Amino acid sequence: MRRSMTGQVLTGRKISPFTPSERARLEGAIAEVRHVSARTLLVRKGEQLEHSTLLLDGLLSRYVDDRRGQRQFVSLHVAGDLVDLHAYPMKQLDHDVAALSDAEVAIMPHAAIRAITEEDAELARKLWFATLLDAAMHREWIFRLGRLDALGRVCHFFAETGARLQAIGEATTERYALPITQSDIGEACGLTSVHVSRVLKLLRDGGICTFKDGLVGIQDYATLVRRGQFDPSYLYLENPPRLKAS
Amino acid sequence: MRRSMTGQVLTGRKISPFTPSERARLEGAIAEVRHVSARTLLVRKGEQLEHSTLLLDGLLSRYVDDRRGQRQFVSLHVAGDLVDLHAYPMKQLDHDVAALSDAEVAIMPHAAIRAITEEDAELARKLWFATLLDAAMHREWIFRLGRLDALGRVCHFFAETGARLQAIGEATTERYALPITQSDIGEACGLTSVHVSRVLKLLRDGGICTFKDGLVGIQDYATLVRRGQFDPSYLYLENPPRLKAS
DNA sequence: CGAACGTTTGAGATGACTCAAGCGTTGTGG
DNA sequence: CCACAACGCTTGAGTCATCTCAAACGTTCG
Repeated sequence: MRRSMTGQVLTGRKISPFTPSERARLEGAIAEVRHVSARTLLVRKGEQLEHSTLLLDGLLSRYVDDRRGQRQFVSLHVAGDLVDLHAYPMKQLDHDVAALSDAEVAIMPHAAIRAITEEDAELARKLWFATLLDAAMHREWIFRLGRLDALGRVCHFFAETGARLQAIGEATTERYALPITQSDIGEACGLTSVHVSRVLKLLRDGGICTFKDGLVGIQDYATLVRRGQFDPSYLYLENPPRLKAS
Repeated sequence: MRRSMTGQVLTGRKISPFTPSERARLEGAIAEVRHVSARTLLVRKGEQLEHSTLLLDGLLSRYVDDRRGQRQFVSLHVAGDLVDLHAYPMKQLDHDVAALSDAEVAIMPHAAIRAITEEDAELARKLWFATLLDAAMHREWIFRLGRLDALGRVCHFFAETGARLQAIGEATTERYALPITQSDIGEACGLTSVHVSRVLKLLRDGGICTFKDGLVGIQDYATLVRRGQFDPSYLYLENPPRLKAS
């Protein structure tokens, strides 16, 4: 399953795609490839960082815990994502990063990134863009949490995650692997795991989609998208998922 | 009330502060200063943009509307903020930008920004950092919406906004001007205006803080911060607001 | 075999929403 | 200059969504 190095770095975007030589440049910045076990902490909030991480395979999450130990995901990452590139300008992170599944990550020392950005303003701009995609997803999560009900949030979450996995060839509009638990979905959508279970039952009984054993199956994509008010434009995808002409 | 050009660009940050010559450089990128009336739309979602905006005075909001016309703020901007710098790498925005109060904005053409970033990698990195501050605030809003109840959200919102205004010398821990309506607070916090009114009554009766005629008065800062689980570290402030040693 | 975990379901509590009415202020046109 | 509309805020009553607490079940893993 392991994919070749940076062949996949942020594929499928219509803006600022990397050229082959830029990919080679980025690949050259990789100091080490590391295997990470599921449910392992990669970066702790506040830690001083000397490198950033490129996710080669698997699923990572970024989250903050509140005072009572409740967790809120602020993002989820798939293969090809520059997970914590913002640690380069920021030096430290305001959240934790952890593996949801077994994962393969590439370590990119900040010194190497600095060298790249100083020599190649265009590539620097593309890396900047990559962090802005992150911000765009954050905004969509704000919308999801602020304006959608539980069912809508889960629909939006499934639609977004599916679209991102489609962009790297790991999903179809019918199904994709999402090896996480219902509690994780709750932590992403601001819901309790109990309520996620109920929402999933509604989605199942309504013939919209299923989630079982880390596998998402989508029966009625149009309804999923409508209930989640999902519009993929913020992902800046080259080939966004489309509804069939009806 | 009008402050001098870019004298205030992102003041008070402990990371990546601009040097005087960098400020001059940025000021040189300003093509025009424009006055904007309260409740005016500056940028519409999807519009192709040739410039970014620096807010010199006043209050701007960025928001998305859902299908039923419900609005969700994704951020709020104060003087000194580079409001839509991300439009430079992204070309277009996935949200609207509008003035909440009368405002003064400086227009920075993307061509000028491009020139700066190509000639000065260090300044480019600092501009990058500025957009990452935005992302950090987005994450905090995700937390606010996902894990806090209505009272906590409003406390967090008042605490964050106060801290940001303090950084530019427009707030104390006791009071600050926030010329917006209760509906606006609702749109920022994912609540209805009716419920905001009730929450404000609770805060007032509880001796925590008041909000009247666009003026926030804070009587019990410690409780405000605790109820809102506010920790200002994500703002990367040079002089973060502190609780008095107790 | 037992413990831990993820999931399901029920019952009841509660927080936030909707709908509605009323009030004060501001702005505007007759 | 008054009348009225628009707006922002408040409060009440009733509804609904989501949470909490609790029990039970299957699977995995040691």
